Amino acid sequence: MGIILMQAEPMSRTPNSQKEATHERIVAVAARALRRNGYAGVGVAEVMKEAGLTHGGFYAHFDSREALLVAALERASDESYQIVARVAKQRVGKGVSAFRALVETYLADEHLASLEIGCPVAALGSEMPRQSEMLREASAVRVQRLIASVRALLPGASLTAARMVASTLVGSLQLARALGANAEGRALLSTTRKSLLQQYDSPVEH
Amino acid sequence: MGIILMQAEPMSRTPNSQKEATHERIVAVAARALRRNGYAGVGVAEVMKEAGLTHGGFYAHFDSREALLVAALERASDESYQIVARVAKQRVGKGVSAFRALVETYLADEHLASLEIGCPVAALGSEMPRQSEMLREASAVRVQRLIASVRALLPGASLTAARMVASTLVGSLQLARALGANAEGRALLSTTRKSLLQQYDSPVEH
DNA sequence: TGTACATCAGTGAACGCGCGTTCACTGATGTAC
DNA sequence: TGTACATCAGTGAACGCGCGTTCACTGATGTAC
Repeated sequence: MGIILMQAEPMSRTPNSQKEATHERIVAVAARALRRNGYAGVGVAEVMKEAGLTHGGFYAHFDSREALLVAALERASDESYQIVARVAKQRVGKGVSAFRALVETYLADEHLASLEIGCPVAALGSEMPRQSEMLREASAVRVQRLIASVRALLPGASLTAARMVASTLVGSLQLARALGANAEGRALLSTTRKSLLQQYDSPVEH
Repeated sequence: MGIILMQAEPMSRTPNSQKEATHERIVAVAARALRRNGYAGVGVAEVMKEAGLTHGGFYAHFDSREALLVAALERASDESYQIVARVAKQRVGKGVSAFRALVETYLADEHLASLEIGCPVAALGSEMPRQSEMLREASAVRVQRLIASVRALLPGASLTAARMVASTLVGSLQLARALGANAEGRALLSTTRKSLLQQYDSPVEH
């Protein structure tokens, strides 16, 4: 009876922790690679190598490359929120509005040149409709969360305004990146930050 | 002397027209495939097949797949402008503002499900920074043209407003597509259209 | 405490496949005489 | 008008390469006795 129970739920605590640590490492590497290289640019062999492993072991951790991409998308999303939340908390502590902190973090100049740190919706937006159903569903969830997060930080918290702001954040970051990490790209980011704050950051401008 | 001149510029008028017609066909097919499938989804063999040819002949028309992608991006851009311009002209003739015609055409529900007709900047935005330098330069030009086109149709014609509107158009179309060709996607498009017109279409709301 | 054994995370060679590119060839077209 | 020839757009087989996936194996770890 005790033996049967152990078979029914084998190794659920400590023995898995080594493997789970490796799993986490693979997902973390893939989450960065996904934003840097896009869906098509995430290769099983390259991810495993960057995680310090050989590619053969991959299928002990994931059913397929697809499954890795889903996990990587979720991880990238979580990382991005944590960064925004951390910076926002710091700045709100200094008297800055939460909305201003969001806008200035999301559209920071640092995101112009490096794709792998920022929001995955901005890094992958145009590719999302072309993925498998599994990935499209995961992508839709990420878009909904982005809109909800914006709404939570927005004075008034209107859904319409949150949709507009989320669209503008994603679009402007992409256009700025497409213009390049130069004066043109920075100018677009800068004017977008100002305009968004003028329009929506009520305590300061209104 | 006459012979030398003919060698220096051979077959520049009629004899090329058959080949040029084929060339046009390949570019047109690629322009649709590029928006439908993304940069990575444009295959030489598939494009040639869709153009009614075999893949071997491709290199008589282009130096490389890269060169095709550049031509396809330009073509896609031109097609998109022609569609917007045509619809806008029709609607302006019926008393609608040019800006409203732009917004309602760019964010039409038809663009939700089918990627291959609309604006290439919206269809490819997040992939642009990852391409070769040749393609990045071509992409930057397309983004600049998009902003300039918006500006030309915008009451007041401010550069800042044009940047904001272009970002919002691109971002909202992408988010709507990522949400799916369903009620959610349509709702996002619909509220974006209304908000943009309220904010920027001066004769009606202001 | 020590030995034998089972488990299993990770290794590395191999596979099938699709892709971009090359190249010798074909066959239609147009020109020279 | 007719024949011989040159041109060249397009064909189709072949290439090398990278990728996702599979699988027999290794070697470290932990448990049973």
